[in-house]
Amino acid sequence: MNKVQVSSDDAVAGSAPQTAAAAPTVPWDHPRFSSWISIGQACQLMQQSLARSLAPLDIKPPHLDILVNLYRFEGISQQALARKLLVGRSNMSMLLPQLEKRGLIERRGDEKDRRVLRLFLTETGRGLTQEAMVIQTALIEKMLGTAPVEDCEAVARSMQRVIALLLAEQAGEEG
Amino acid sequence: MNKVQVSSDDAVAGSAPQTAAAAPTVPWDHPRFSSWISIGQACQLMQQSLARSLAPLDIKPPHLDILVNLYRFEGISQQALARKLLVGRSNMSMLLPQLEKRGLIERRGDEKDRRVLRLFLTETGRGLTQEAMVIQTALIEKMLGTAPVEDCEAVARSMQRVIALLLAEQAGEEG
DNA sequence: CCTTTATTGTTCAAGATTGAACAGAAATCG
DNA sequence: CGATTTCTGTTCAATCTTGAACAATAAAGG
Repeated sequence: MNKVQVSSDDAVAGSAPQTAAAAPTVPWDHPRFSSWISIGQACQLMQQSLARSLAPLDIKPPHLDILVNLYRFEGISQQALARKLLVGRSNMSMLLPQLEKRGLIERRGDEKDRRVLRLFLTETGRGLTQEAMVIQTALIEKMLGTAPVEDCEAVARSMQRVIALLLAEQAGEEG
Repeated sequence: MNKVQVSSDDAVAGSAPQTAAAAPTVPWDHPRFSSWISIGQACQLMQQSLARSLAPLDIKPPHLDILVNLYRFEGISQQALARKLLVGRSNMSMLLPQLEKRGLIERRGDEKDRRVLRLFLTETGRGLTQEAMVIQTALIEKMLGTAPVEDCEAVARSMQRVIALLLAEQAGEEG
């Protein structure tokens, strides 16, 4: 009723290209390589699942990222927000007006530096953000709930180190 | 010479919105929540870094994903490939002709089922794929090299479980 | 056999994301 | 002070990705 039968898919896994010389470091043997692939796929699926869970609230993951950061860092500037989210400034310039039109956020010019716009949640925005965070937290809990907390924390530390390395590399490249 | 001074950024972290009632499950306290955020950010940065590293070969991460899977699963169909990569079929229909025009892959119709196109790497494509895999593996090694292998494998198992859960959920939704 | 249902790959319009170019405001420095 | 440089946010065109609608083919069921 709801399941697919295999129709000449997947039925090909016969010949691997191990014809010629000394197998040039096939990444499949590499222990950390396949680990990373798994992490990437899990992230991709989580993103998709989160998007579906968020649909009833009519927001998407990028919007949630913004809202959550405003919830936490009241009065942050667009530039700083973009850096936190690891996206371009132009992205903020496209997304924020949408949220502002929906009455979820507010943008006020800084008086001391008239270049920057400071961002705030409205009451409506704060309420919606809380609803969304409940959904997001529930999803994460559902997926990682059975993994020991200390394992999660160990992973987090590893990732923080990776993040630091990559940010340093990124900063170094444009110097 | 190459570093930014803070100019009224970040200097705002004064007032947290803990005005009213009982702090509605703020995700920052949640141990697994922040772990997942770190994972997501690391993935995002890795993707960006990989894109930069791959630029000399004139391919992008999505292309590499395709090439690597063709390297491994010769003769796979477009549909099966899309499923492996967790993207839509239309995505393959847009990307694959590009790679074909560049002479990196080849598409041959299946004789038994004239709907499906089977995908193969050309010699050029195989060579380029190997070059790209070296780059990707080096990046992963550079970032995860200091983490113990058994930790990586533990993480991989966790992620595999998450992937399985999410795929099941996804499959269940459209039934 | 013929009708109905599924599956494969394509097309197209919509939305998201980016980088470059830009204008206004601030900081630097001679 | 005036000139130059840096920083903020915006705009715009280019690119990526997706879902819906579609044509061709295959499978299922009477």
